Amino acid sequence: MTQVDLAPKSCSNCPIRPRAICSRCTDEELNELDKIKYYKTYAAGSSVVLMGDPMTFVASVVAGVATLSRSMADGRMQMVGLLLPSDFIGRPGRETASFDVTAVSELTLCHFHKKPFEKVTQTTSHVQERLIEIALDELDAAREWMLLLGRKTAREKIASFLLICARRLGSREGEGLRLELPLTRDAMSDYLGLTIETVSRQMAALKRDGVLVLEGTRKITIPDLNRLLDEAGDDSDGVTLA
Amino acid sequence: MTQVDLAPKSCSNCPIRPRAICSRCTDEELNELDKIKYYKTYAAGSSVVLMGDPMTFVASVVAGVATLSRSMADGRMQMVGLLLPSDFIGRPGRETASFDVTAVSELTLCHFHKKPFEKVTQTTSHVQERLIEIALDELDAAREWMLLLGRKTAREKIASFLLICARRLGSREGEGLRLELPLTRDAMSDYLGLTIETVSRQMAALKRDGVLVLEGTRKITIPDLNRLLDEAGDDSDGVTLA
DNA sequence: CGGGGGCTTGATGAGACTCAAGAGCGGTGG
DNA sequence: CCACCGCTCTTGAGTCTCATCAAGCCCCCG
Repeated sequence: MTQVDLAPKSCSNCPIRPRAICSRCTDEELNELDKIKYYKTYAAGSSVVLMGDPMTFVASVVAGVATLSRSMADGRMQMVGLLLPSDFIGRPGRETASFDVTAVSELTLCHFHKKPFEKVTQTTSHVQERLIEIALDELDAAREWMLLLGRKTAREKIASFLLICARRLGSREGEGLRLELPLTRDAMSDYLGLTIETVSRQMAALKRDGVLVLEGTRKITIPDLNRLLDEAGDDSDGVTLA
Repeated sequence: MTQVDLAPKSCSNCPIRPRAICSRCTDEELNELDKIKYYKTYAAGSSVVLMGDPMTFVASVVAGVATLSRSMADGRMQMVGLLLPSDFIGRPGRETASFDVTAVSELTLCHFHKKPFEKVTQTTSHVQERLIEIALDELDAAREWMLLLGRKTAREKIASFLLICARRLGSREGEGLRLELPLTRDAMSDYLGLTIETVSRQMAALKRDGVLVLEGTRKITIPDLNRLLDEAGDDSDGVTLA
């Protein structure tokens, strides 16, 4: 539980500027946002909001990992989004949360009070434009995920998940790729619509088949990215590492 | 193949105004949109756009039903959206289509050339606001659907689908509810992440159990909506007919 | 050393898929 | 008018994937 001071003091040294809601803002607009923002840190495992809660803020993930999920009355649950740094939480114009948001690791958020934020979006087209882009990107991602949930096999699901992680978290290692999984096996199963046992078995199978190398349970190396791409079952047209 | 003239001549008598992209527009703004719009009708079964195609337009569904889907190299496919009248197709700021759009019934679209449409959104905050709302609504719907695809049983999937249809297409019939399904069994299976056989069997089971009454294959009556709600497995908090 | 959390492994079974055949129904043409 | 066709849908039998239930392992920490 390393307590690091992740909260930047001002927007000028903010690590997520390039991708965040404020990426296009002028200095002046940033000042506006600066007035209504506040940072807050959540412990790993803690809940940020629960479905049905009144939503008084929107926020950007500054550091750490959070999940967006929905559960059924009998306890079945499905993760519907993975929130990494620069991702946006909340929706202007809605009073209550439609999903649960949970901190998976220690999590730092840059909050904006909702009311004043809505005022800013109405007057600042830079923010509004970026908001549309973010929403549409998430929509594409959600739909891509629907294909995974509806039609892919367990092995393909795991491979697809690893690819997503590789794209956003991986670093080159020789001709392969190295990354640390942001989720436990349990969270992975929630994300992929599987059980933890199936996740474990398929990870073992991919390891056995040489698609990946495990070091502990979280650190993995992918010797051949194209091999993994095949396993994911996607049309491999133009899919590359960012 | 009844060829009806569904295309309104102008926005003033447009059936989808209240929900469409232009719902908040002033008369003046409507005139702007009017200049760049054109209607077009597609035959049932025909393709509107294919994934990867250059997207030169955006559009609203005026009449009929279309589907948004994605398929894998080996033919598996998953529908990721159902487009009913007033729904929006396309995304400003993207060059190529990310999904296939197919007309399921005869379909009339209100098209806007993309370039000029983008110019309008940049200057007309009414359109931009509505676009955000629509995108976020679809995102919510997509995430709801992820729960269905990842965690629900075949029976629950069918019940959930019928509920969605009932909400948007149903009409009261005594104390029950009557509707005509907008999709074939085959399209239903694509939507629900099932096979056509499973859809057929579960429809038969729901009929056998008295949850619904079938008249032919498309016309159904739901005697007791709460019964159907139970079958769908949703938290039934506050779910009502629109 | 004991305990707990996260993970793995094994045995079993259920739910959904696959393959295959046939029923219902509207259209077409002899 | 009826036979035939094509299409959608239904039904049945067998199979397979993944969920469930149940131990047990590994590793860290007290």
